[in-house]
Amino acid sequence: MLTEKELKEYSDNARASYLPHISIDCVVFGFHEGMLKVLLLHMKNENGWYLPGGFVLKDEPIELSANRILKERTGLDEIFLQQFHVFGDPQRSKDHFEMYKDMLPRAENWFTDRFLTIGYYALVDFCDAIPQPDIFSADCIWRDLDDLPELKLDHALILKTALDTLRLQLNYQPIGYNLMPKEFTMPELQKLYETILDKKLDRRNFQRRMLGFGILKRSEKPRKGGAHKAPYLYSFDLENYQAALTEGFKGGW
Amino acid sequence: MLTEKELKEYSDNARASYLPHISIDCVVFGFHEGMLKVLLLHMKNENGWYLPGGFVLKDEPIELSANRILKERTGLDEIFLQQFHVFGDPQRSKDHFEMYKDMLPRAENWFTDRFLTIGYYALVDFCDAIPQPDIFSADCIWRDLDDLPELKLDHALILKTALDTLRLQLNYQPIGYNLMPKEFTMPELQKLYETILDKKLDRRNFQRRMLGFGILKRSEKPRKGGAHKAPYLYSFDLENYQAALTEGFKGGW
DNA sequence: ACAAAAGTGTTTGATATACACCCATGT
DNA sequence: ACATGGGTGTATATCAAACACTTTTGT
Repeated sequence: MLTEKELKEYSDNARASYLPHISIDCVVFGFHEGMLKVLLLHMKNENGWYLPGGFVLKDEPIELSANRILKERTGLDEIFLQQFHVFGDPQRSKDHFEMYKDMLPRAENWFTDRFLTIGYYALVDFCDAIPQPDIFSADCIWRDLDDLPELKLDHALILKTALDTLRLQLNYQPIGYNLMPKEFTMPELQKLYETILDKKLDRRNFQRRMLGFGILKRSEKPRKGGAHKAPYLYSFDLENYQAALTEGFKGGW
Repeated sequence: MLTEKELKEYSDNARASYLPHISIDCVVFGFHEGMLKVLLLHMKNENGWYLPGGFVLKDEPIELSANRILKERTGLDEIFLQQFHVFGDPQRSKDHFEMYKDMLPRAENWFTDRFLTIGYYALVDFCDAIPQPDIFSADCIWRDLDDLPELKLDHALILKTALDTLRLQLNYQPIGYNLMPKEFTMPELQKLYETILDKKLDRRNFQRRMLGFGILKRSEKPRKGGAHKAPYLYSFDLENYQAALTEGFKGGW
């Protein structure tokens, strides 16, 4: 539980270090055992959950802020982070006004100012990320996307928007590099797509299409040990992957 | 030419009214005589040009801010405005620091603070818009996209990003409602697409595809008076158009 | 031997591209 | 009459969807 004194201290520190009225919220997607997960924080002194977020240092490029926040929460660095929307409704943080209203006068509490938040989403390998709570939180854990708890503020909207954006991106950008382990099988990659899109895809057509993008390299050795026929292992061809990221897939016109 | 006194006054007013460190810049595209135009401002006391921009009132939703700014610059209201990116490099406004450095101390000049800017783009009917300069500007005029003057700050980057976004959107969203007059011919609409994409399209295939989207209504009467065969007039089917805006065109997966 | 996972086709329909022809109108 | 802009149609290639068969491996 946060004391008034601590809150005041955090508030003063934040005011001194960060740009006012601007925050960053990260929707960190992970993938594990066929389930899409998202990283959520649970506050010490209340019930709801939050997306991991943070603020922009007074002289810090926002892309760095987003990366810093992601790193602080997952230990991961150099991850594809996609800015997707700014949420700027003045009413979006009224939960906060309520929550802190008896602790510290509004004027003294930096955190109850109005904030615009810049939404970023990240796709990370579930296994590499080590969730770390921040100073306000009791927990930082992966939650299943289809079993979400109640989210505070407008974080449900932010999450939904991120997911919609991700699904759109899927149509003209490669996805998976940060979500999959170094090597993976085609069915595993397919499972990722199916999970994100929440629909079944045809095994054979998926494979053909995926290979057609030219962003995969097939390893010599198939995965051994498993039951049934041994699947081939693939990894992303980083060069082509990056190119596809910038250029996109299907032209259209 | 802006006097120091005026600047101080504007600065103090702005500080009192707007959120600090946050601005909005609008890339307003218009279409006229087969040319894509963009609305630019020319400052009184310097050479470069700017995108029309503004600030967010302390209690104003950012979508309203963008609309307000657009309205102040063009007189147009209820226009499709698309938020497309936040530009948050701390160095992005160093032009401003230079420009004002001899006029007013940094601490007193609100406009030389660091600003993140939220980029919006709008597509408007060239004929309906009446360019209005703001208090800092001598001129607000349409400039041809392929004959751009030097842009200040990072506004060239913002403009380029807007154009890239627009071209991407073209692949899965209808475009044109705000750029075209109420009624237009198919060749006219095609010209718009060709101009945005900067490439020639096949007349017949364009028509088939466009009609396939089901967002156009054909008027009874063809356009009379012109030379050669009278073309049909079309208008957008607003209902389907809106639906296509939210749902997008070609599914992908 | 067989069930289940995975690799590799083939057939079919839709969609895009390229191209040809016809119609109307002012000079 | 003819050049030009504009409407409509058709053959072809390309791609996506649906579906079948074969191979491997643990039980």
